[in-house]
Amino acid sequence: MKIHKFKYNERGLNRFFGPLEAKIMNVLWESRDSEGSIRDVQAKLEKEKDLSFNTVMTVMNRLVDKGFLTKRLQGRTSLFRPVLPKEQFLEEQSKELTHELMEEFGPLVVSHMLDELEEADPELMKKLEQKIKDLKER
Amino acid sequence: MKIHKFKYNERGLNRFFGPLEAKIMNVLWESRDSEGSIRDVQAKLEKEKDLSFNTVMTVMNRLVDKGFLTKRLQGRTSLFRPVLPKEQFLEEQSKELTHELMEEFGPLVVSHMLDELEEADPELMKKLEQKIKDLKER
DNA sequence: ACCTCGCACTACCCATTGTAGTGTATACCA
DNA sequence: TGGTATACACTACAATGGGTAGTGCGAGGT
Repeated sequence: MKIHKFKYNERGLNRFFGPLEAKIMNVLWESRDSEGSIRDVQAKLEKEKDLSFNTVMTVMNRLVDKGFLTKRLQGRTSLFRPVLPKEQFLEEQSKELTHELMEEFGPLVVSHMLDELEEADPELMKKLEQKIKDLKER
Repeated sequence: MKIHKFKYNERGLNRFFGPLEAKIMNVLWESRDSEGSIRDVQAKLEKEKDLSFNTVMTVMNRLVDKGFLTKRLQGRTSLFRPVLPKEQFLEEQSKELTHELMEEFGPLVVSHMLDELEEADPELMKKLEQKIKDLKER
């Protein structure tokens, strides 16, 4: 399944997921081999906040249903793993979002982006110029 | 109040509003003087679909609560008007969204945007060059 | 005095997300 | 052999956002 909304008012993964979903994704992404059981995840989350095993399980299974995690059995415990590594997930989301934005607003977005760059990142501006030059040559 | 999500899977105003909300905003924005009563809006919507007066009223009042419409009394009927004209609303949303995107993803977004431009729009490329020139002069 | 219109208030449905109880199968241990 | 713990499924419930509408009240005209 796909992400279907981007939240203005949140930060990071919370822009794409519910708060608990986001924490769970993050625990898995940050964990040694990007794989973990419900117990594992619960244990790591417990440092901030007590959560029932079942709560964590329900949300993790929903993440599987939504296509963000896969589940495999090892013995009698299920191991969960993100379908995409974090980098790739964010890469894809930013791409998709940029695409939608360009489709919806085109020039407006380009101009806003340049305004942003101007203030924020003259370095990037240079790269941008370069890229434009490259493009022009073809 | 503020928009708080942008929906990937919708188009136009439906990216920001629920479907009925979007239709209502649109009716008002497209109407002669950007103002209308519940009855007016209901009448225009009725061409597609029958809706109870109360349904339309509820959603319009919610839009007032959310800060997208204002309401004023004329005699005993209320007239509703978008707080911002459509152009400005879209301008602001695209700006805000671009800002959030840049904040969240920075360079990634710029690069995605360039990829988009490359495929899509020589017209935009020109504007972009121009804009860069302008910026460079300051 | 009554009827209609416009509006407020309230309620209900559905989907999403966080939360967790209850039930069931397995497995381990005394 | 039977009790206890583990892992999981199934189900439920609350809160929120959005679509839908019923009921009821007040103000105007007749």
